[in-house]
Amino acid sequence: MSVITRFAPSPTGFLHIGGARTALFNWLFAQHHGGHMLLRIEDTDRARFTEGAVTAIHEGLHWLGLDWHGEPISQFAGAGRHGDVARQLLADGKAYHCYCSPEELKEMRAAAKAEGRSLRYDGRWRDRDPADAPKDQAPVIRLKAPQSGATVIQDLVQGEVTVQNSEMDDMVLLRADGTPTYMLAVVVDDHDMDVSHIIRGDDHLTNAVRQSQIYNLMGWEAPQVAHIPLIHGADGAKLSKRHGALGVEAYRDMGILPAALRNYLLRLGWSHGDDEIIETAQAIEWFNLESVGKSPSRFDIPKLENLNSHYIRTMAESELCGLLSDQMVMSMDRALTDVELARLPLAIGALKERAKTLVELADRAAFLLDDRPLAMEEKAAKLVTGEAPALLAKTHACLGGVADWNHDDLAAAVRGLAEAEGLKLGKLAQPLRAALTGRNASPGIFDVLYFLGRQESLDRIGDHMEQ
RNA sequence: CACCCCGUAGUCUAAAGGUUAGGAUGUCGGUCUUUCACACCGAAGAUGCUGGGUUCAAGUCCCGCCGGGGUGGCCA
Repeated sequence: MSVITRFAPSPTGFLHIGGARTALFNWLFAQHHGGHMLLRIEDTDRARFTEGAVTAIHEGLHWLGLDWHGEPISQFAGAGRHGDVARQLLADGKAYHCYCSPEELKEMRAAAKAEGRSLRYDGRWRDRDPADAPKDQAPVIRLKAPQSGATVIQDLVQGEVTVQNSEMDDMVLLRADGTPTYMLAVVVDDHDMDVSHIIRGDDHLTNAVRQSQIYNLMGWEAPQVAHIPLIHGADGAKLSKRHGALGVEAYRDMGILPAALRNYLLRLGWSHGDDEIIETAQAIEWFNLESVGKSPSRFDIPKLENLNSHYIRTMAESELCGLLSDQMVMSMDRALTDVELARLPLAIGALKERAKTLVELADRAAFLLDDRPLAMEEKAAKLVTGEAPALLAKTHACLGGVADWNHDDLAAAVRGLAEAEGLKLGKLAQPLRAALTGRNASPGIFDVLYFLGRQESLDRIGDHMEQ
């Protein structure tokens, strides 16, 4: 039997980072077993549904590089089928009509709470004569759940989980308005979609036990389940808006690479010995549910950035150049000229060692843009005062005589000048760096000269030298 | 309140019941160097939540306590 997993997010407006990890695990597991992952949108809550929210999930998954098999499935579209299953259960005597009004249930819970009893539905319509049904109250259909014994599920991550049936009440399957509840819809859909493995957040663990009751009563074979721990924020609390980045697009905007996020999310709660850098192909080969940890983990941006810098350094330079120019266009809010664009491939090797994110990379590359006179950072401005203008004038003259504008000849010229002036190279290099880049930190100074080319370099030096 | 799950350095984690609890990240220091970064070297950082028990031996198995999380809807 082939492995079929599914990712089933609610359309909340973005692909939540926790959902992204759930999707990743589902995808890796399916890939590992040569199966496939399906996508189902849990859109039965029509009041909150928007088409844009579905698009956001698609885009998030595409960006992360996680593809699904076939057309996305709308859970809402299956409402008719869900209703049929509920009615079948009813006909088989495995479910019953409950005529409690919402007010009555509310009172029941209030009374139970006051007396310190369980808040569960007390099953008052379970065995009552339907002839007692009030005329003015449309009924819901509740599952006639077992009342004694225990329900046990074998979870691939959590192990054996046992809940006494006395701890669970008769859940609503079909609402008074005829629409199915989530509990029913999930079970029917997973069954109809031939899902073999359900991998989801462990906030569904107790739901899984209740859902298994539906499988049992329908006589269906239940899929294997694996409930993975949730991701928490740096403070240990559940990830929420106040933790900042929530959706994967927020990480994209921070300049995080999909490969880095995949690697980070994978290692959060899953491990393979001491391995840290695990590329996707390797992850597919290694991934298993047994190695998923059971404790919740905290999201740590510095470690993500460390992984990101690794992927920036190791990815193909041509591809990185494309990402860099896109990022620069976004950061600078203008298109790049052909001259500027031509500098990117020259500088990318030196630049990529110095950035943890694409945003930082673009910032470090800003000096490659022709925006004279250069905006000077405070520390750089100080470097071009005092003796510097005179020194820069000599440098200008010296460099003007370099016939072949390449790294080695430029290095020889600048080193020669420093020696002639009786200066350490740094004394000359720092003002030069400031004049050329507007910063006090940059790639090697001979590289910078080379990237900018003769004319631009000399012009920038000219802006700061003694006339 | 009830039930379920979890608890190893700041963070992510490793270790069929068996050396000095390993690695990564972060932090600090150093080497290299024209700056920054990379790379490399080194350091600090864990009385394993806590208290019992089983065992020749417990991070690992059992029980209690504490702490965190989840669930307890005609939300998903």
